Amino acid sequence: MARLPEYLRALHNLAETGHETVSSEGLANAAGVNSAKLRKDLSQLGSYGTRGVGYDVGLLIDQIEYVLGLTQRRAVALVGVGNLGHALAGYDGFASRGFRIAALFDADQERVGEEINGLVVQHIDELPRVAAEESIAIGVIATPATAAQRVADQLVAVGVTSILNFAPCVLSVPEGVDVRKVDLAIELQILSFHEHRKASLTALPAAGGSALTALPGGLAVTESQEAIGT
Amino acid sequence: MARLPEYLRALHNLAETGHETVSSEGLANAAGVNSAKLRKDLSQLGSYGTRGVGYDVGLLIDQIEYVLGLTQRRAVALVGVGNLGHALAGYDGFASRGFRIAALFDADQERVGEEINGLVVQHIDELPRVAAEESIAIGVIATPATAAQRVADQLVAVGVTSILNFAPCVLSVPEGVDVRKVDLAIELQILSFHEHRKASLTALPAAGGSALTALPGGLAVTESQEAIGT
DNA sequence: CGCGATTTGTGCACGTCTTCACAAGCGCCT
DNA sequence: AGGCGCTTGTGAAGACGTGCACAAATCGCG
Repeated sequence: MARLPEYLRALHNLAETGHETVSSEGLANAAGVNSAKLRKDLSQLGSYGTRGVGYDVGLLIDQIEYVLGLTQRRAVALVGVGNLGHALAGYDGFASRGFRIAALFDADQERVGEEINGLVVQHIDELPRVAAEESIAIGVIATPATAAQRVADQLVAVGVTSILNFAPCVLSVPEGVDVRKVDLAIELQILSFHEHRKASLTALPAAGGSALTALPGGLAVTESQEAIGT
Repeated sequence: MARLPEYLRALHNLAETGHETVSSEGLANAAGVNSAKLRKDLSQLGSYGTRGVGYDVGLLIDQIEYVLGLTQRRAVALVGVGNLGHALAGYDGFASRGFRIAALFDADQERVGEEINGLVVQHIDELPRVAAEESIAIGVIATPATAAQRVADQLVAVGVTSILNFAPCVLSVPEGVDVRKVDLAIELQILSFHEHRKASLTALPAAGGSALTALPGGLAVTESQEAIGT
């Protein structure tokens, strides 16, 4: 499930604050989900909480980390060292949560050779050589949209089977390769949509405006989708 | 719907390449979704495509932009000018897609006064004054997790009703305030999960491993969730 | 003017996800 | 040792999203 990482983060928080066990209710609150949903998710894991007590925090962390495949520190290749790529390369949240940025690439010779956070930016053509030296399973694309598909193809060619794409475009990849997309502008647009909806509702509580304002009733949006990641 | 922004991006692409009309099939491909799904989404909009021809690209763009509330250029306040905040402040994808970064804030006096992309970083205590001068509807939080909740409270206090949260923590906000969360590490962990699953499947096609490896059948993950944002 | 090719809009069925509610189990206290 | 309160795990019902398949509508061409 896509919620497991959120549980994991909440569990780490709890562990740091000295909790040894958590109830499903407590963990659900910390992760921002329903307690029944959490219990069902955890039961699918085969994880055993003890009734009347709750879940063992440390044990649960181990289990979730195992299922997520975080027992091995996965090597990540980051392509595109522009504005966003720079930030990603320097983001310590990756290192602290089971990932290691193994190499930085860019197509711009201007940027090749630059050192970021102890890593030297290499030219994208070096990708096959680097991939041969250490197994890279995950690629992060932080290039402009025009370059993204080409980079994706190159990543796939050297055996990368999971891609995190920050470029605003859809990637076509062969079957078996997973792509997740994060588009910052889209996130804002979704918020803007909610803003617009809220404004319409307060301005004209029941009156039908123009044909465009109407939103024929089908567009009722899910209430309070608070704190849901991707 | 959360897919509207994706359609919009695809439509802009099509418009730039000279297309006047699109079939649902064509647009669906460009946006990476099923054509039936796209038609259903668009019909909810009340948008009229013409049968036998397709959709008018320009008209559809206008309609979607209206529904998303992009006819007005919304002012965004960005709080936290660290590694990620820097990148966000410099990201031109915001400006080009209907948003204007109106102000930058940070709690660190060290960073106050710094100029990024033509904007001067102000201290977070200035937030009420700035918010009084121009209406800010959307706030972006790019602070460490420890500061995120406090910042969120401050944003809500000055009337912000939509928050985009990059900090790895859940925010509690009053009803009527929308929060969207983007956690970069979680995205990677989800990919790692798929990697782990793929590796387990190829390594032991039918053999049951340890109790932990078992994944009692219920954990079948959605196949090919390619190119889905958020 | 009529016909065929094409494409939208949608009814229907299916599978998934979510939530409630409750039985089963565990520990603690007396 | 027994009972009581608390918590997990899960069955069932309902909401929701998805995709197929087809009728209705429109355009172009002869």
